[in-house]
Amino acid sequence: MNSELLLREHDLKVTPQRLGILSLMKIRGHVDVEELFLAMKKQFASISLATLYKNVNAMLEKQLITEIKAPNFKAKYEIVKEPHIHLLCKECNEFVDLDINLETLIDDASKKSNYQLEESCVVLSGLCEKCQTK
Amino acid sequence: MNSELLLREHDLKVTPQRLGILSLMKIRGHVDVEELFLAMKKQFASISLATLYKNVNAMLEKQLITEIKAPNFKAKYEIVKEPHIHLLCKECNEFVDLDINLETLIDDASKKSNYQLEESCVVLSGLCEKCQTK
DNA sequence: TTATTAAAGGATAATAATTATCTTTTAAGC
DNA sequence: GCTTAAAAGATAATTATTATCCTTTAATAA
Repeated sequence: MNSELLLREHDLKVTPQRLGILSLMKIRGHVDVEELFLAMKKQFASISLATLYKNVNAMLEKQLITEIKAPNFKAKYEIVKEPHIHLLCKECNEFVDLDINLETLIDDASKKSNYQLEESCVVLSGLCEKCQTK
Repeated sequence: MNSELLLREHDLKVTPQRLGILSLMKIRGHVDVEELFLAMKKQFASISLATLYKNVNAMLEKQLITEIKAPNFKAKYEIVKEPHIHLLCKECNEFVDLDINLETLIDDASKKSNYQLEESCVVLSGLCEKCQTK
């Protein structure tokens, strides 16, 4: 989906900086604030870290993006999609998404616990295919 | 399991501070460093925050405890057990464990992705039974 | 278009969380 | 009881994040 529309639908003003952030997230998938800062500086020489934090927080509040936190890693952000699994390779430090449907798991958990569950943060970590053979 | 043995088995020196930390984790389940600090000060008036951070890190390295990170929360720690689900209530901010076996999920994820998976951090959040009716 | 205005951006200070450093104390093995 | 390496405690340093304040800009309506 077009980033401009995405912003408008979430009641966020369209700015070049925000379009840049979304574009990076679309290309890279999972990004942290520092990565974002370094990449954004190439397009917006004078961008401030504060702007990135403010925008990330605004997009989180409007549920346009989600935060993924995992042991030993800085918070990562990605554009919202269906509940899914994040795979993390401890060797190359890459995050990727795995599209296994988590509905069943969430439903089971909900029934067993009587919780009304809304969000998931599922990170499985280990070694990716490449790093296993090193 | 007895905390003294637990420490020895993980090649960690037995100290009163460490026994205190484990005791608190056993009683409370999920704790963060600040909680730990406040609670420990009652037993060890002069305990230093640095001691807590150092011990938590040492126990993490030796895999005696694990770290649970979730959006909007400070890192929580608990004694290692089988892979399981953490439920988080956004209203009362309580973490609890749910014993649903995650083996199948992890195996599926492993097969689909060819990752060699070792660790899981699974947090589902929403409203607990009590907080739904408020 | 242009004028208006609330919101966003940028610079930087302040705060919070965590790690590093150094000295003193203590657990573990002889 | 000694000895010694590791742990504790105090505190400085670092890192991550938020707050503040002033300037600039996107959205809207004349």
